[in-house]
Amino acid sequence: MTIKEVCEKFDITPDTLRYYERVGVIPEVHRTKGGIRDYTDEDVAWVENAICMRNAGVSVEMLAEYVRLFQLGDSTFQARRDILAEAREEIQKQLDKYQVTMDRLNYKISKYDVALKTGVLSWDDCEEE
Amino acid sequence: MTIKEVCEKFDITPDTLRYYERVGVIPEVHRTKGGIRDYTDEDVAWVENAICMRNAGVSVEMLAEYVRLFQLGDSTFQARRDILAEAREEIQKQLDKYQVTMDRLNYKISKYDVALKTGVLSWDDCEEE
DNA sequence: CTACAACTTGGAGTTAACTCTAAGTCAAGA
DNA sequence: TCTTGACTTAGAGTTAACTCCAAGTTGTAG
Repeated sequence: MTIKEVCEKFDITPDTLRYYERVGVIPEVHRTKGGIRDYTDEDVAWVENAICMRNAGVSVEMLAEYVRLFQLGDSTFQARRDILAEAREEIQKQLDKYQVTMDRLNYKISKYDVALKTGVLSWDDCEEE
Repeated sequence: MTIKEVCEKFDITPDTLRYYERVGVIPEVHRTKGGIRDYTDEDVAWVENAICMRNAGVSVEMLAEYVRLFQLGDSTFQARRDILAEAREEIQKQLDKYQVTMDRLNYKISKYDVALKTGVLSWDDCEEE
């Protein structure tokens, strides 16, 4: 699979893919004799994983550390599990914050919906307006 | 309320608070005669709102636009509602992504838990390892 | 009144994560 | 073989959101 095909599959740029490889967010990708990247299914799976993790804000640094440990072999199971657990905690915290913000936004939007009918915007509790 | 007190209340730095004011993420804060910031309850409510929105990744630019419209008065109800709705959509998308990543992480971690007992790490489906 | 810590400003510096540029290499069609 | 477009690298540039700095001002404790 060429870099272009992988880019189209995941809607990212070649620059980002090469960057991910360079900083170790994914392992080194298989190449043709000429030195052109030729992604195997495994390479693509690593890309998919990286994008999924990045979508949830997992840092490039953490992903690279995971890949580094992965390449060290089976003796790093515990360390890898620890990283994943750390990522999960961060994501859960983020999820909670997002939920709080969603609640606040829903409340505010409902107030604006009333305001657009009555012409008056009013908050029940401690809001800024 | 002094800038220090507000910082302690929300666990942020004075630099961040001044930055928020400078770029319009919050309206101009009340001052003492000497020019020192003296946050009113309303100022503090704006800060709280800004932090909540930033926690969910709402951009500084979007928050500043909301404040700008707010200061233009009641004729901007619709525009303000639109911004909030846009923010809500972005947050919902992000929430969905986070959930997908959480599911993947939970799956991987459970595999590592098995591996730590059996010494063998195996994926049922299309994973990278 | 005098220290002196905490505040002020404008502007420069930092960080993470890309994103772009230049100069060169590879490969498929005429 | 030649052309042309996609690929390669190293390294520089960009962006958002802070974060720090220098130089000066305010206000409180002694």
